[in-house]
Amino acid sequence: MEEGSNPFFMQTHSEILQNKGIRPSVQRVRILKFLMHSKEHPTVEMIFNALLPEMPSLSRTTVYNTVELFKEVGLVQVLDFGRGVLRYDGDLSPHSHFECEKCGAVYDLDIKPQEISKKMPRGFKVHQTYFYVFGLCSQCKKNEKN
Amino acid sequence: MEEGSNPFFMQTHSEILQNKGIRPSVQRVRILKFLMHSKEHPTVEMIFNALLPEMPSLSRTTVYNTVELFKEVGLVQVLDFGRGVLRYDGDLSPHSHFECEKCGAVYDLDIKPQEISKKMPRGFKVHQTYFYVFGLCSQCKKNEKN
DNA sequence: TTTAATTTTGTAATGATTACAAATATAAAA
DNA sequence: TTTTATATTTGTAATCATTACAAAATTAAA
Repeated sequence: MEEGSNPFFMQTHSEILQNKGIRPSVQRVRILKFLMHSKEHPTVEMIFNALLPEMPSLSRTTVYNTVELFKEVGLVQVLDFGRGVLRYDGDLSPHSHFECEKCGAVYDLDIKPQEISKKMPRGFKVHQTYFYVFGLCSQCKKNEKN
Repeated sequence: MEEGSNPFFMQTHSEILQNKGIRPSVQRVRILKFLMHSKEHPTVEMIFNALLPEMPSLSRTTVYNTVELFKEVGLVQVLDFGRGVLRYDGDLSPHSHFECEKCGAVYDLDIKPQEISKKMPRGFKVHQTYFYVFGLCSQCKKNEKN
């Protein structure tokens, strides 16, 4: 990560939490670290399974609580691809998402959704914008031809 | 509806179903009719409650089955605003959606999501694109100021 | 320390959706 | 028609992610 694009440059994960007014408990720091380094837009289950080996007492409920807390203070973006499971993205820079309908992988797209939200009806206030693309990733598209 | 914009111009709802290879049962015709005339992007529950008075034997399961069938043959678009309930849109023209975070109403936006999907990684195949905007509708924005 | 407040944890509820099988309705064959 | 086969509808039971809740554990404050 380069300096310019990282709003949290030079801060520890603990400091990031403190700056948001959140007590940096062990669980919260680990979950934040995981979210900020993950590229896979993990679900609660994925976070839970990834951290369980290093913190055997971790509870699924803690992950749910934490992820909800992070959402409220703007430390994660919640993604809903309509699969009945929510995914979480620690990358807060403006971008969009692609989900492969075959393998389920989620890719980042360099498309800024907020730039699209022109043409809003008069008087409306925009808080959030999401742009989702579904299809086949290059690997699955290649495999399909065989 | 003007002729040019309606791909089903001059067809009865029954004929629309037949053209898709679906037997036009009473339930299916009613549900399709409701979906195509509704502007509120109804949930299964809303469809069920709206039709129950005129068809007291209607089952929620039938609505679920039918809506799933319609999705598969492309008679409805499924919308997921991340509220744990799916909404259905019988308007198949390219457009986007706005959900008011206060009152929950869903509005159509005159933004064509597929035009946005440039900049796709090489080799990817796009099947579907969704653009969701969240915020306050003009009424709720007005009320908030008081 | 002792006390108070916060956080974590496990279990139990919730609620939309799906699975499934029996009942009903429709179409095809005789 | 009647009979038979097929498709559809219905109601109930299961599923499963998420939420509610209260007890246990941890941390901070007095």
